[in-house]
Amino acid sequence: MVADLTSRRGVPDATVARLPEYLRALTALTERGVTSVSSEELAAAAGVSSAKLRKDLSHLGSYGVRGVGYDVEHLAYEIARELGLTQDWPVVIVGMGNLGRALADYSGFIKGGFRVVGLLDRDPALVGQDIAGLAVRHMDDLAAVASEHSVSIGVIATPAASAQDVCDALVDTGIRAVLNFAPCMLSVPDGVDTRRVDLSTELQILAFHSQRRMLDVAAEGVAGDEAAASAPTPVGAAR
Amino acid sequence: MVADLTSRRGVPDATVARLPEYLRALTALTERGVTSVSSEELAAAAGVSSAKLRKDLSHLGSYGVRGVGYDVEHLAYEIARELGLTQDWPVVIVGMGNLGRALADYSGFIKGGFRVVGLLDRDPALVGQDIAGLAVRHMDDLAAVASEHSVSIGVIATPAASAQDVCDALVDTGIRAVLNFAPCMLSVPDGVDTRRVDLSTELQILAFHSQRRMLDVAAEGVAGDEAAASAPTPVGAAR
DNA sequence: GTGACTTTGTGCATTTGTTCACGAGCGCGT
DNA sequence: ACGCGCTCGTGAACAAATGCACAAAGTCAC
Ligand SMILES: NC(=O)c1ccc[n+]([C@@H]2O[C@H](COP(=O)([O-])OP(=O)(O)OC[C@H]3O[C@@H](n4cnc5c(N)ncnc54)[C@H](O)[C@@H]3O)[C@@H](O)[C@H]2O)c1
Ligand SMILES: NC(=O)c1ccc[n+]([C@@H]2O[C@H](COP(=O)([O-])OP(=O)(O)OC[C@H]3O[C@@H](n4cnc5c(N)ncnc54)[C@H](O)[C@@H]3O)[C@@H](O)[C@H]2O)c1
Repeated sequence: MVADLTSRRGVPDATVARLPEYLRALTALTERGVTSVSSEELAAAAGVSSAKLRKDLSHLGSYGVRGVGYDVEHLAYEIARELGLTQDWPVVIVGMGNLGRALADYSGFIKGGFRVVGLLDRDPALVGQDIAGLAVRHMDDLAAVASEHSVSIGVIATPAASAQDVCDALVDTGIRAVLNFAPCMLSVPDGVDTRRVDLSTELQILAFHSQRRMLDVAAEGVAGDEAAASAPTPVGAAR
Repeated sequence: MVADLTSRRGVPDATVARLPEYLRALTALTERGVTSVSSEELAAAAGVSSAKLRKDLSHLGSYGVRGVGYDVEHLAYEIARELGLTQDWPVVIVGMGNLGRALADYSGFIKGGFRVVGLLDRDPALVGQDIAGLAVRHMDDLAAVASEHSVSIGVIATPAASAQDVCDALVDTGIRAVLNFAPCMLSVPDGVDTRRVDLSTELQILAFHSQRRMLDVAAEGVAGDEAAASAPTPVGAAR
């Protein structure tokens, strides 16, 4: 009934999180000259099951051809459009330390509409330095930089102690999407979206699984009997 | 009946992914001298709902006191133990480019048992250089470094083109947990766990939400004429 | 000791995500 | 033209995660 209007916003979060991977796989196929791909092949390339892939793609529309598969270029375009990569997303990076510098150099930005238009730091010694072809500006210039390029995404690469302040400043300039590399929570007003990337968190999750594997093996060695089959047959390894 | 034995292993993935954040929040509280905390407070500090927090913690055991809350130090210890942080996790980083250097310098490693014991690259110009107090070794020495320190986690910070080769080499030395910063899928044998961290993916997810917000606002502005709505008449863009 | 008050831990309903299985649509060979 | 084999799209079953609400279990004041 009302669902018709909301058809576009009805893309599940879990699906959105996988779209970038599909897009990357499609790009790789394009570079290898492949023009058509089946859900089975693409799913393998992206590390998911084919059923999941098809369900995901079905949320965007019907871009496949039954009996044939998907046109690589066309599907890539549709996913890019869904993700908003057909438009321009000017980005600023705040904090030009070790990490900020690496991020500024990262060429992966270019792929898909992201354009670094500002590098900021509060350290006077860094201001004016040239990094990846861009002059570092002082934090005080944030508002100027932001309005000059109508920046839409902010990246925080400062220590955790400064992250909330920096975030507040970004939000004040009208930025509504923040990617945070500092190991801390950010509180933001409604309508602002933040994501965090944290090395330490990832390592801890890996450690948990490693430990569990070790305990399982130990238990299995003692128990012995329960090892018989049970046949859960997990396919993918990464998780 | 079987559930008793597996009760410890039965920690849901979604819960595991949040434990590091709880631990971080608890550490912050300890530093501020707080010794006791309620689920409400801790949940706020970690950015989740208190019900979710309690359910998560209940999977580890009953470490709270009704009417009072949780003992900060004790809970932190229990979470750390569950994550395996009470033991040592020697780590190697492969690829000492911009990113690898930043990672090697990152002090967040130290927190919780992670110890960088090896920095590796295949570029002879880098081998022997001192980074963060460690001498860069050549890739050929990987097996030696790994067995010398019984390395359990490998971090890949090389370009995507080399990532699979590096991963294979890591797995060959017996490493069963890999953190991959290169923008590509890794295929690994069963029993090996991989996670990927990708800036570009995160930006794309942010872009999606930003775009949706913009479309929603636009749609809301036009709204009021819900009458004509039915399915086959999309407003702006094709579908 | 008792009762009022606080906060945990958890059963249950709801929502969200995944897997399965199969019908529908397409290209191709004959 | 027409069936045949292939692969998409999808509804229905299943599983996981979340949110809700409250009884159980503790503290504290007196
Ligand atoms: N280095 C890594 O590999 C890594 C990995 C994961 C997370 N992190 C996190 O990323 C952040 C940056 O790490 P880093 O190694 O680059 O640190 P760093 O100390 O080398 O650099 C921090 C930079 O931020 C600037 N800065 C500090 N406060 C500021 C403010 N209020 N406004 C503007 N600029 C400010 C400083 O001048 C400095 O240049 C830290 O929070 C760290 O925990 C780093
Ligand atoms: N720089 C970033 O901010 C950033 C962010 C996200 C992802 N990434 C990804 O991380 C990776 C590293 O980025 P970077 O900017 O540090 O690149 P870089 O080119 O500066 O460094 C790569 C290093 O890896 C080494 N290397 C290459 N092949 C190797 C092999 N087979 N064995 C051992 N060492 C090898 C090279 O000698 C070089 O020192 C890339 O895949 C990049 O896409 C980088």
